[in-house]
Amino acid sequence: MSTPPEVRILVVDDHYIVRVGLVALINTEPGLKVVGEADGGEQAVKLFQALRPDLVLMDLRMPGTSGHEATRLIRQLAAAARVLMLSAFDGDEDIHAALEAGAQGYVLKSATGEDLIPAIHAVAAGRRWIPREVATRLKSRQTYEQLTAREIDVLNQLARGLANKEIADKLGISEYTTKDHLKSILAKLRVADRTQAVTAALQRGIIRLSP
Amino acid sequence: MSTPPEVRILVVDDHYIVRVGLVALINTEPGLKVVGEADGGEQAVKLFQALRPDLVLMDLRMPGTSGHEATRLIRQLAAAARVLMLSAFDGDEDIHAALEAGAQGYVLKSATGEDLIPAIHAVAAGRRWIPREVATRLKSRQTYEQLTAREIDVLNQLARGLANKEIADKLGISEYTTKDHLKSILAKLRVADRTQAVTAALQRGIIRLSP
DNA sequence: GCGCATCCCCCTCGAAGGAGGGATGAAGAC
DNA sequence: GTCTTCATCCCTCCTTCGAGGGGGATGCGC
Repeated sequence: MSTPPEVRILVVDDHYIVRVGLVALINTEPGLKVVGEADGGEQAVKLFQALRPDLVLMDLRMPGTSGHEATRLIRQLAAAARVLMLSAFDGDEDIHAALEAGAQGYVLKSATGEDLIPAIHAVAAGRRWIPREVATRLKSRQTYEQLTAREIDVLNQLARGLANKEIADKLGISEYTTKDHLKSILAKLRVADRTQAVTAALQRGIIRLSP
Repeated sequence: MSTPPEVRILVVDDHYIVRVGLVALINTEPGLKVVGEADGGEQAVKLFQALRPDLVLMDLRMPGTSGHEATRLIRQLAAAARVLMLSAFDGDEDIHAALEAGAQGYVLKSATGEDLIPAIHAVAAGRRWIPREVATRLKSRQTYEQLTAREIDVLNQLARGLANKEIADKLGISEYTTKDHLKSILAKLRVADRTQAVTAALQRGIIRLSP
């Protein structure tokens, strides 16, 4: 009679305290074991190559290489890699980007042990794991159109408070073109003005505030 | 020869995982002990009354009663209460509000055990604990003026993307007065337009995005 | 061919923002 | 008591900017 093999886990989060919590939570669970910890995306990729864990528990928003970039890189190295994304945010765009990058699961940081442990087992076993509330957000996302790369460029400048002319200079286009992009942005996000566009984009996780 | 008495700690954070991390970190340290956990501000006040811990380790941003509200309430109950604020954010306003509410220390969530444990000992012993990078942010804050309550009302409506007339109706004042407040806001935050005002206020932690 | 992203231009009108001018009431200094 | 300060409120004039309505052009992928 053989015991089932342990699930070897790589924990990735930029906050030391969160890593301690995850490790404590996981290592008290029979059948699960943390084999490595990374404090950022670059280190996550390196440790993945060195350790080849059965599952990566990855924070989404980190300074430097983000969680979904790291996930993409890891899945290029090993298409069968299993990634469970962990995030404090439930913005539509965050969730979509995580799954797009190849994560098989998405768990919110407000999760308790009873939420997290089954998610780990499920993803390690090759199944997908999307909590109901997350799935709902993902569906609601489809109700508005996808922004183009250029529109997101403009949006980022908008969030810095630049005027149309300034954005035009920065992006090397004419003010007219900037206004055209802005028109598309307002239409796609279904908002009335630039301020609403910025707050809507921040809430949905399309852009972030630059420090 | 008597051993020094244990420091009894109440841990407050809305994220279960973070609480696990903090408890694991603290309980492995001799002389420190977690005697209670709260997942929000209301529960924190209740548990403080029941447990009378030597120190409260409090998350700043929580849904419902925030960390600084809870701190204020706790210090009304016991002026000698010791609170160490824990925050993921280093916005000037967050730091100032925490100290204003009566916290004796402020530690960032990116802190490691080596950062956190001395902070706990210091605050429990009645000393103040402000990391250098936090103190720097606090000083830079003094370089711009304090907003009035009404200006912050207007700012919150601005962040929702409302026009001056809409803000005026909402707050029950004339559009002219709204524009006056806006002028003060722009001057005090030293920005050129409403969009910059919103992003600046978000970065400094003066306002938050409403979900 | 088509669709789509990107780019450029014109016009119009209302909103935003910058400059003034005041009035009131509460708080604190003297 | 007065005087000052400050937050709050209201108003006018003026200029620029933002936003929405058109019209096109190019290049790319399918």
